[in-house]
Parts: sequence; C-alpha cells; structure tokens
Amino acid sequence: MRPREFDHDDVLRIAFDQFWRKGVRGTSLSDIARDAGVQRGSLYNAFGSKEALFLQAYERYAGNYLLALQKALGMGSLRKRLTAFFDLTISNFRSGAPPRGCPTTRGLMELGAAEGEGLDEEARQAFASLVSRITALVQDTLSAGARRGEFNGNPAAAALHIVTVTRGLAVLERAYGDEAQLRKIASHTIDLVLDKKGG
Amino acid sequence: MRPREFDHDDVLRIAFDQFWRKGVRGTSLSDIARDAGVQRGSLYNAFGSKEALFLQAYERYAGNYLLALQKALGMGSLRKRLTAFFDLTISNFRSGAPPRGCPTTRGLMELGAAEGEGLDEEARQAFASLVSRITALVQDTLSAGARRGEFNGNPAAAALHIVTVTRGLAVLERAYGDEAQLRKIASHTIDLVLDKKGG
DNA sequence: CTTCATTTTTGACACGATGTCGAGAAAGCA
DNA sequence: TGCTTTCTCGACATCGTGTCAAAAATGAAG
Repeated sequence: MRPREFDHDDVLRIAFDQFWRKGVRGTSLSDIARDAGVQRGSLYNAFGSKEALFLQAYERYAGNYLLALQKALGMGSLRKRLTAFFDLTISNFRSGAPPRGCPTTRGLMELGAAEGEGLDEEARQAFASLVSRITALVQDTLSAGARRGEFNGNPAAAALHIVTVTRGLAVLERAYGDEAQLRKIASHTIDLVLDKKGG
Repeated sequence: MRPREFDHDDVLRIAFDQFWRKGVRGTSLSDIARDAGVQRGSLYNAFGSKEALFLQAYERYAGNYLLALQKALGMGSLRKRLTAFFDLTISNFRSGAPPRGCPTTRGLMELGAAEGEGLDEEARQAFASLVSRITALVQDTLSAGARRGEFNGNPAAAALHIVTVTRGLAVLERAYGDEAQLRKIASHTIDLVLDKKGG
C-alpha cells in the first residue's frame, strides 16, 4: 500500500472554498489541483469525479453549518433565537470577499437543474436534506416558544415560511448585494410571524 | 447584402427553451444549432456569444412574463390579486415536463456567481431588473389595496417580503418538487400579510 | 534483505465545449 | 454582368472532464 501524499480533509476544504467562490460549474479540477498542490489525476483516483468531490466537500460544510445553527437557536427568548437564526444565515451569505452567497441555494439551482443525469439527483437530495434539517430545527424552536406562550401560530407552517424567506434572501443577495435590505426583510419576517393574530 | 437564413425570434425562442430546461451552462450552442437547424458559426455571427444569445432570449421571456403578471394583478379584491400573483408564479415554475423551475432564479445563481467576468454582471442586472419590476407591480397593487382599506401595512416592505417568498418558492421547487407545498406556503404568506395587526 | 502485491501518482489520450478565423456562397445594386 | 456586403461553413486553438496504462512508493511476506 502506497500512502496518499495529500490530506483528504484539506482537499475537501480547499475544494469547497473554490466551489463556493466560483460555483460548481465555474470551478475546474485543474483549479483545485493547483490550489491543493495535487495532480488532477490523483483527485480522480481519490474522489471519482468532480461532482463526487463536490458532494463530499458539501457534506463537510453542511455538518459544520448545522452545528453553528443549533448553537444560534439555543439561547434566549423566541425573538432572540429567530434573530440569531437570521443573523447567522445572512452572515453566511455575506461571508468572503466578494460575498459568496448561499452554497446550498446556488448548488440547488446549478446542479438540480439538468434532467435526470444520475448524480444530479444525489446532489439535489444533499441540498434538500440540509434545508429539511434547518426547517426541523426552526420548527422545534417555534414549538418550544409556543409551549412558553411566546408564539401562538402553527409551528410547522411558520417554520416552512421562515425557511422559504431565507431561501429568498439567498436569491436577493445575488440580485442586489444589499446586506441592509436583507436584514430589513428578516426583521419584518420575524414581526409577521410573532405578531400574527391568534391562530 | 445576403439575407439571413433563419428567423431571429425563432432562434431566441428555441434557445430559451433549451436554456430553461437544461440551464445556461448545461446547454451548448451545438444543441441550439441542431434544434434550430442552423450552423453553430451562424449563431456566433448573429449573436456574438453564448451569453449574449442567452441575454436576448431572456429579455424576450421577461417582457412576456411582465405582461402576464400585469394581467394577473389587475382584477378583483386584493386577496384575489395576490392569489392570482402566486398562482402565476408557481404555474410558471411548474410548467414543462419535467418542471423547469424559475429561469430568473436559476440564472441568478448560475451566472451571477463567478467573480466579475464582465458579461455576468450584465446578466445579473437583467435578472435583478425583472425582480425589481415585479416588486414594483406588487407594491402598486398593495398601495391600491391600502387606499381601499384592504391592507393596513407598509406596501414597500410587504411587497419586498412577498417577492422574497416567491424567490424562496423557486428554490424549494427545485429541492422538493412538491407543488402542493408551494401553494400552501403561498396561501400562508397571503394570510400573514393581510391579517397583520395594525401597522 | 529481497521480492511481491497494492495503491497512488503521473502523463498521454479521447472527447466535447467555446470562440476565432478565413474561404466560399448568396443576395442586392450599379 | 460584375462588385460589394453579408452570411454560412469548416478548420483550428484552447480548455474542460474523464480514462487508461505505465511508473513509483510503500508495507508485508519469505
């Protein structure tokens, strides 16, 4: 057995950085290979294909992101939790220079696009899975808030609405790049959900 | 002067159909040339580049879409108008077999992605322009509703919120492909906006 | 220590995409 | 009829993905 000359996790990190900055289709394996100091062929040997490499890199990101999310949703009043949720979401979109947007939303629109080509379906599921998990976390937060009398609506419907807004924010971020606008929409959404008339 | 052997508008229509089904990066000029019965070189001669062709095809679509939108927003109570707005939006996402999603959102995430490459910026503006125009139409509708006592919130903020939700719906359509879910979110959004406590 | 088996690395190759270029073809006009 | 202008067409350069076989490096067995 000959040992691998590069670190698996390092490559995933470097690759995801490129994918995030330039999009999946806009990033070539040559770019990643150069950045990682590895031959292109070695990447194929280790990961199989560009999309397989992307999927592994994305799963790595999704795990980290969910951890941060749980932390943000875990403290204070319901309003504080939702504010922290939107803060984290928007900060994530606006991280990097220039801002890199939302990798999940970009990936969904970029790869979930082509007609049934096999791996695209696998990618679609990876993205959808993260969105579902985020929705579940928000729903749990709302349910807890309802038990404490901080919320009187339908947690499932409200969570879906909130997550839909965050996906919309990801799109508007690309369209306008106006962070203040995103924060305004977020705060307006929290008001709508929490001030709703008896449900 | 030798006359062109193909119809300009026909090619735009055929090209946009391909771009809509397979994404911009997923569609090759050879595909379009084959479908349109034209040589690839002729497309370069007539349109300059793939992205220039896409932009022209997209502008053609955007014009038609805005016309349909004005029609949908022009009749009945405010609730009826907003319902028609979401209906048109979702029907548009779900048109085709398989459903083609939202071309604007897909285009934004696909092209507005790469770092300052010139034409990508032009594309971004085309997408952003349609989103802005849609927002303006919704805002006008809400303002008219406010004058008739059907709405007591801030039209600008509410319009932005509604359009943000439609962008989110475009993303969820790709993630889940569940049309009933999209319609539920839409109806919930209308309730939130119209039932809001005095603002 | 030598040999072997296994895995990684590496470079060459096939293929398809974008975009350029120049030669040839087809109209309008003098 | 001949000239000019534009369009069409095929060849080419370049870059992307993905495959393959040969070479290199390591661990294990004799």
